[in-house]
Amino acid sequence: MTDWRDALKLDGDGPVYDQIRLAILGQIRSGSWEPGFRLPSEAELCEHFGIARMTVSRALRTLTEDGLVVRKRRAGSFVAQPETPTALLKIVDMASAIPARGQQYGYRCLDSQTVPASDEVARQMRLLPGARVQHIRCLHTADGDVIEFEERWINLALLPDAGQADFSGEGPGSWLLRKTPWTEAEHTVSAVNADKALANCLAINAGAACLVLERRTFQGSDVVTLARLTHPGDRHVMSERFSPGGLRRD
Amino acid sequence: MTDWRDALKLDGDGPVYDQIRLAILGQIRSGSWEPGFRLPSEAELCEHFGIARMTVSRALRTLTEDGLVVRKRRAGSFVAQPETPTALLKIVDMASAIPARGQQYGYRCLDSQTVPASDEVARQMRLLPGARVQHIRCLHTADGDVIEFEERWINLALLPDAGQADFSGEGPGSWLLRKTPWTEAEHTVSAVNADKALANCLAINAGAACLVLERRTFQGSDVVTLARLTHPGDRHVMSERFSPGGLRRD
DNA sequence: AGCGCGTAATTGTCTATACAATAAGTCCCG
DNA sequence: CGGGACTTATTGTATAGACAATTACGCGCT
Repeated sequence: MTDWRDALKLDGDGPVYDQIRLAILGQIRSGSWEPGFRLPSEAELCEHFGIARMTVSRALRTLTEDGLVVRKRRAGSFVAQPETPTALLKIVDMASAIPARGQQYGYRCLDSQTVPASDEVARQMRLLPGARVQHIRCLHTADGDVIEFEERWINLALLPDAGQADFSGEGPGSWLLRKTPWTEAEHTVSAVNADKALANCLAINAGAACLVLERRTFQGSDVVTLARLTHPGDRHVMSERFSPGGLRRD
Repeated sequence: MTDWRDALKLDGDGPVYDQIRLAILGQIRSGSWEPGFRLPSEAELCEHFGIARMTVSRALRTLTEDGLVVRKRRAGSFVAQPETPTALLKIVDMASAIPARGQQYGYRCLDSQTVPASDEVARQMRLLPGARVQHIRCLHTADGDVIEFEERWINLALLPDAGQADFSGEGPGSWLLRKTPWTEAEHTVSAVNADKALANCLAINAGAACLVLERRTFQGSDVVTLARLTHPGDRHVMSERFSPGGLRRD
């Protein structure tokens, strides 16, 4: 019951509310406090750190605004269930996006192999060429139409489990979402003409325009995974909605 | 000196700090308080509303976190200069994005006409078909290469000035940024094969894959402008970087 | 066992006050 | 006129205390 007391320490640098925020953030980022974990109450934190409740409250409120913590009166504060964050990203997680649009989701794994990283992949994943990565290729369908061809590389140094994982029934996207936390991601979107192999996979004509979304997911400065998601240009779009300065409410 | 006192009112609904936030937000959104305007100090607001400073402080801190206000000790609080918000959007404003990459920016207006909205445009802009819109087509270049073909429609009911504006030297993007505030925007990205006319504009082969970004900009529920930005797929990509839950710091 | 109800734990908001940090303005002196 | 030292307006952080709102939980009754 008091194990968190050993882990939570202030580093004596910067405002107190921020030190507390960082201390808690550390527990969440490291995975020690998993989604659903109940944080110590404000009163307990006040007593532990010897500070006023408003200060603790501010730290927790900030974490809540960042979506890392959910709070409920009388019940307590809990580590939030991770959510797919931005509109663009939501489209990426096909397994949940397609049912949300009322279509029938389908998935098929083409192959999954442990291979040495090519120069190109090594560069993008910030690995040495030849480092071992898990390479997966699979298809996502909506109402029977192929809507995404996914090519995925997973850093085995960070996630050795991926070598043994079975991707025949579950896409690497959801598998990773379950397995590992991430701190940052990067999207790059571009357009290419389909070559013959790709055209075959997506059931389109060779040369047709395709929308390519590449996504790198980071843990700190390490790349956990690289995904290249290719969509038939005429059959798929991605959108996002936002406000100036990232306003949340109205 | 006391004109703001007449404008700032609480609506008696919800937490006080939020009512204050909304009252100030209203002034900024409506344009009464322009970028650079100096807000009343915390002390003045306390006195005006008859509340504690912590409460005012919280309202202002929230606005600061949303990027609408900048605060400086001893100097005061000011309405922030608007900034292009997301990474994706930054790429859109070619006039500022290209110099930032160290390339030579070029712009050429092809034509600018007042026309009745086509059914398709009317639908996207939430107008009645035939409503008058300003239609502009222009090109953006980097180091001499055409990097974007811009097709733009401006709602003349909201911005009658656009009919007289001179777009031969300034792109509609920067003109709009100067002229009008916006409350929300929406991006849709897709891929198409270039037809002959487009291929000609962009100096690429017919059939080459192009990346198309469509952007609708809103004032409340009205569409101010619709932009269709087409880029050669092999010559341009867009990227963004983000964190889970939109975390700001580390 | 199930149901209703009061209790209390926990978060949410607000106040009043205090001191620290920053930096714009002012004044004095050379 | 310039530059350095002092003053002070303004924000930033923190405290201690108070009350409100929500609701999980346990207890007692049937």
